[in-house]
Amino acid sequence: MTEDARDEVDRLVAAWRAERPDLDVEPLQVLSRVSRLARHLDRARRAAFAEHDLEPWEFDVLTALRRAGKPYELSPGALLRATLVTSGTMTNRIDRLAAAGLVRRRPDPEDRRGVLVSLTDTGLGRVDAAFADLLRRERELLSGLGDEDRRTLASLLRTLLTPFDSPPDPHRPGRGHDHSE
Amino acid sequence: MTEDARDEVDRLVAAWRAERPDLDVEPLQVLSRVSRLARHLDRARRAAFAEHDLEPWEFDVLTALRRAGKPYELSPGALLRATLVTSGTMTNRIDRLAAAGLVRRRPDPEDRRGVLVSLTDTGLGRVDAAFADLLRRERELLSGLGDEDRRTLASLLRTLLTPFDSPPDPHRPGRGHDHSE
DNA sequence: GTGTACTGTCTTGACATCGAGATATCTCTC
DNA sequence: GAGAGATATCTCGATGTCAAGACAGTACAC
Repeated sequence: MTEDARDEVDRLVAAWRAERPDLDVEPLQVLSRVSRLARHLDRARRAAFAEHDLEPWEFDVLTALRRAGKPYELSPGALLRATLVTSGTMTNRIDRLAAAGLVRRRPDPEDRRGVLVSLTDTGLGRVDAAFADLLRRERELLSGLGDEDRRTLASLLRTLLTPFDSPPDPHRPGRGHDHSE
Repeated sequence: MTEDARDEVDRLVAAWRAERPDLDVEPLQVLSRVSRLARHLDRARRAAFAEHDLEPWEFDVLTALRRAGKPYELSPGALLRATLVTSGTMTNRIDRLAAAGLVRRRPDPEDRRGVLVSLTDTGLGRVDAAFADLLRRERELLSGLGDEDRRTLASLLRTLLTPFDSPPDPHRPGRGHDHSE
């Protein structure tokens, strides 16, 4: 057989080539794998967090606060930008996290429209434990790659990600050449 | 070398290093990028399909049928394995696709428990148009990489994906949690 | 100050998904 | 050919998310 079919995407690409030999389906080799891998990752994360009684969405929020450092406090706006969800979703998340005693809400003393969300001691302990566990498991998932390959992979992924994260104007995602400074 | 912060993940990793210098957060360089990229990809796909009046979930199902070739017919079970969703979700999806006239359901003549789902002519035309469009856009997203890099990236991603796709547990994708209890 | 535009957060309704269980059928063993 | 267990699909309730819009407060011009 010509096809190795080492993973589902190899099979998928082979099927497309048989059905539509007129199309260049190479992009799927990368992007379908990204999607499927993300899906599997979600599952793995869910399993990791279950031991700490956390849902992935809870972890996402707690983690953003944890990374902020010292007072572990951010506005809902900052949180939604960090987690790529909408404002309605973030309100809902904060409500439930507060009800669970993992975060606390207080009015922003400097902007009366605003709110500040901070980790409780419980939340801090929980997120630190879950994060350490997550890293352990992620390291496991990556164990098939050597250090060199892992760095290469990270770098290539960054190239794809940069146009999404930095320029608010995705005009020509061609050769990255937009200089801000 | 300090952090360049070329994308959000670089910033995220830098923040973790400042907060938890005791932890090795290297895995995030790869896996956080995979998650975030998948998220952005979903958005891009949604935009591409909107022109063809298709939702991403509709495309996923139609595409699986299209790849099957010739009679463009598969069982719900085969479809849910191809799309990584649960059986309840697949039933719902088929219902709505049938209502939209994009697929057709008929009893499996060889297994009275079973059902066979096939593309209608409308469905076939729609998925072919949308797929060509998707490939165009995906190629655009990948234009920052040369052929060599793209192949390298695909290969590295496959290495990560293989253990998920081939292990001796090719069962339902919906294993929420395992572990004996 | 008053008006206008903008910003930050919350509310609401629709919806796709999951998980667990129900039902019907098939397969295999005795 | 009867029973046990596996398999295929569907049903149902709960949930997390989004999109759009409501509302309060801020910033700046005049």
